[in-house]
Amino acid sequence: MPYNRAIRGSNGQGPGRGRGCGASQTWRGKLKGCGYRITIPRKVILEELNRKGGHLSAEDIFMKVHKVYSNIGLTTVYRTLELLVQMGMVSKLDFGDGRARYELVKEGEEAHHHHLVCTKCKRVIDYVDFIDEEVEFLKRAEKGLSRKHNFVIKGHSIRFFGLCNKCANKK
Amino acid sequence: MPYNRAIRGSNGQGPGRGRGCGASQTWRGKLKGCGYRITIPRKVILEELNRKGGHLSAEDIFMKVHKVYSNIGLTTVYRTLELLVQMGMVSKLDFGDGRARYELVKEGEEAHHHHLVCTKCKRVIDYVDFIDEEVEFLKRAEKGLSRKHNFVIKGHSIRFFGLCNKCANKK
DNA sequence: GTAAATGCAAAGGTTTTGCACGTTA
DNA sequence: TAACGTGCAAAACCTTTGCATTTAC
Repeated sequence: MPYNRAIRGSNGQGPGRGRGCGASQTWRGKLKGCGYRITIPRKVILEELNRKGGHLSAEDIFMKVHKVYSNIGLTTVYRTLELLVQMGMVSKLDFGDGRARYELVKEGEEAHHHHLVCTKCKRVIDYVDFIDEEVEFLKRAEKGLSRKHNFVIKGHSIRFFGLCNKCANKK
Repeated sequence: MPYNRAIRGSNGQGPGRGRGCGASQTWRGKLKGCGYRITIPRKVILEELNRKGGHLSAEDIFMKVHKVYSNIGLTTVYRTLELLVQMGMVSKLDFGDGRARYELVKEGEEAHHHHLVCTKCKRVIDYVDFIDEEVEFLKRAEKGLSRKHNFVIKGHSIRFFGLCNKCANKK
């Protein structure tokens, strides 16, 4: 097996290569730190992800990257994304439209955000206006859940569904 | 077109038949109120959904229902579920394992709950232990989001991800 | 040079669609 | 008896896998 490939739905972390091996700040450093190679596909995919306006599907990324590196294959996009997800550099999102979306995990300000999904046009807006209550609520919830259900909480996801500006006005 | 079929990813509500036409308390009444017929597939699928231990995939439901009504087709299960989702009687859930899960929308006590998803074994636990803070937090969040992003909030979903009891102990 | 990474083609799995045949009201 | 609803088979769609080839180190 060329490198860690996750079974669909598994987190597929291989020994010594998953989350936690890439302490560097740069993506190059992170990849190298985990024993992965720096390649053109990885470079251009990360550059695309780094662009503003996230929530791209694998095919979105493939098409955009194809313009600058026409040799790219969709398979590589999937494999690269999966690798980055497992390294914790990318989040795999899902807005209920049957295809996964991906976004770069940012540090600091933008790190913590959730999404508003328009159920009609599928537009997704980042929701960053957090209030202290959320942090407090989540902290308590996690503590309670860990205790009651013996569950080790690793993360959470909050999505709001509704109608965006445009769709709400269209009757 | 026999009846409203949603395009993948659309909510596909037809005129006068979507959410809001089924004021009755019984599923029979709701279907009839929306102009839909009472059929054996719909009956047995709803009975299955009404059973405890939700989060069933279309195929889960198909297999369970098949035992009591062997004539059922998987297509009908999908179409029925889609219909019920659009009528607001069923929630379509997604825990990131590539297949949708469905659960009956309950009224009252059980109405409001979220999920704990084990990222390893995919087990899902209902999380019903709500604290006042959550309600407060969500209320404010929704208000803020509506104003700032001009978004009509219809619902939300909170998921916690982590490791369940068993998986956490398996190192 | 050697193992890792890629690209293509093919397969896999879930969900949707077309259409002729049943069923409900 | 007219629509509505169903079942089957086939298609569509996203994602994964096998394998020969290329590439990074």
